[in-house]
Order: sequence, then structure tokens, then C-alpha cells
Amino acid sequence: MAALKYSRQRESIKNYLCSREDHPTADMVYTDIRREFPNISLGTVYRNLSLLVETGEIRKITMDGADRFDAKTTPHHHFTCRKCGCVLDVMAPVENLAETVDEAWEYGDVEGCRIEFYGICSRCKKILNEA
Amino acid sequence: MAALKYSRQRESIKNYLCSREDHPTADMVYTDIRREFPNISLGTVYRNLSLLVETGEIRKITMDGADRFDAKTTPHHHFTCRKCGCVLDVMAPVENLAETVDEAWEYGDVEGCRIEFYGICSRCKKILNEA
DNA sequence: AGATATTTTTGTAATTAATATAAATAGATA
DNA sequence: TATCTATTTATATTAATTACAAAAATATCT
Repeated sequence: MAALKYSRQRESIKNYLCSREDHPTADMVYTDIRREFPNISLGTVYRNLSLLVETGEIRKITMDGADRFDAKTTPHHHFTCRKCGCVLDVMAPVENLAETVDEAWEYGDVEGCRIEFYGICSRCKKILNEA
Repeated sequence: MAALKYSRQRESIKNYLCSREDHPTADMVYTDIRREFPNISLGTVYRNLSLLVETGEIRKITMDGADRFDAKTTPHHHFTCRKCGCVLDVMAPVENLAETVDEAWEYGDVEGCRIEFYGICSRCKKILNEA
């Protein structure tokens, strides 16, 4: 496996992701990073996002539509608003769920789990109530 | 909203899904259903899968790669093998997780959640141990 | 620093998954 | 049967992502 070589683009992508709380898509990263690197290619963004996921520096969130990326490394889950589609962090105490299921379930070794909550975010709820 | 009209293709897609335990993708459904309807269009498969999801007769499982579909309506979750990619059912007692989080989390109304477990399935584990 | 080796980027093309559309067909209703 | 409306088919299109080759950037060695 070839050694990972430094690149300014990758560093910038990482920093950009760390500065955001809203789990951007590859395309959002591309749009914003272009201010610093006007010639950056979308392929470069995808490639570096994949690399960062591989090294464990960021996480990929797969859901309806485009994948999203998250630089928060502390264990947590996500909430998606079914109205506006925003994605918020959920720091819920669900630590040992995978472990519990691993003990009870006999068709394989459960190593972890992803939990995606859904519903209505506060902002959409407010708008609905006002209408 | 227009009334739903019977179609042989939709019935066949539903029956096919009910006969399987492995959560096929739209393309797998298309390939197999062609034996009965050689001229069926992939668009028809997608459209009917969406309709069946809307009526609640089947569920859509969004994950890495193509969406998968599941005719089992009893509440359960899924396990994906990170080696072979197979998807298995997990009948785990996680009933009130969404409810619990809804009470503790203040940025919106949590209506439900999807849980995706991952790890190594028994079959892949066996193969790895033999090698 | 200069030369060399290897990775990364860029620009573009290709692929995959899914949706859209319009004419033809099938199902429902009177 | 006649008519109305939904569905299918065939095809085109969009969206998300990956692949590739030449050029540029980074790391290593002397």
C-alpha cells in the first residue's frame, strides 16, 4: 500500500470539514473549496474524501440522495429532517447496542452500528405551527 | 391523488419480493421478473417499488451502493457484511430507542429510526478461519 | 540544490443508479 | 362496448460517483 503524500488540497478539505457542523456533500465541499483552489477538480474532492474516510479522520454518512461527510470523530448518530433534509448530530447514549445485539444474534459478528433518526427539526416544526 | 389501479407487473413484483429473504436491488428484481414479463421496463420496476414503499407494503433500505427492498413488514433492522455485502435481518429488541431519544433530544421531534448493523457474516467468518 | 521516483491533481470521459417523458396499452366504470 | 384514467414501454436525461492519462506537486537521495 503506497505511502500517503501530503497535499494542500487534502489539508484544505479536512480543515473545511472541521469548520462545519452541517455534514456537507461532496458537491458542497467542491463548491466552497473552489474559493481557495479555483481549479480543483471534483474528482480530487471525492478522492480525498475517500482517503480521509479510510484513515478514519472523517466519516461518511450514507443516506437518501448524496453521501455526506462529517469530521466529528467522537461517537454519535444523526437525525434527518424529513421536511428540509437537514442533518443534525445526536449525542445519544446508545453505546452498547451493537455489543448487546452481537451477543444475542447468531448469524455473524456484529462490530458496530449506524443509527439514523428521522422526524421534524425544530425550525420546520415552528414554520408548520405558524402556517 | 389518483386512485391506484391494479397491474399484473406490480403484483408480480410484490410476490417476487415476498418470496425472497435477501433484500434485492431494483436491478435484481428487474433481471428476475423478466422471466415472467420479458418486455418489462426498468422504469416500471422502479416506479412500482416506489409505489409499494408509499403504500407501506414494502420497505426501502438505503445503504452504500444501490437501494434494496424488503417485503417483511414486521419491525426489524438489518445487518450488512462488510466482506461479501450480504444483508440479513436482525430481529432485535430496540423498540423504544426513537422514543427515548425523542424525550432526551431537544432539536426536533424524533419520529423513528433506522439501525444498520455491520460486521462479518457467519459464512465469511468461516472462510476467513479456514484460510 | 539538482535529479529522480512516486503520488497527487487536473480535465475529461465513462459508469451507475435513478428519474422523466410521451406514445401505446391495460384496467376500471358506466 | 365505449370511455376515462392509470400503467407500461422505450427512450432520454439527470445525478452521483468513479476511472484514466498527462501534467504538477511532493518526497527522497546524492
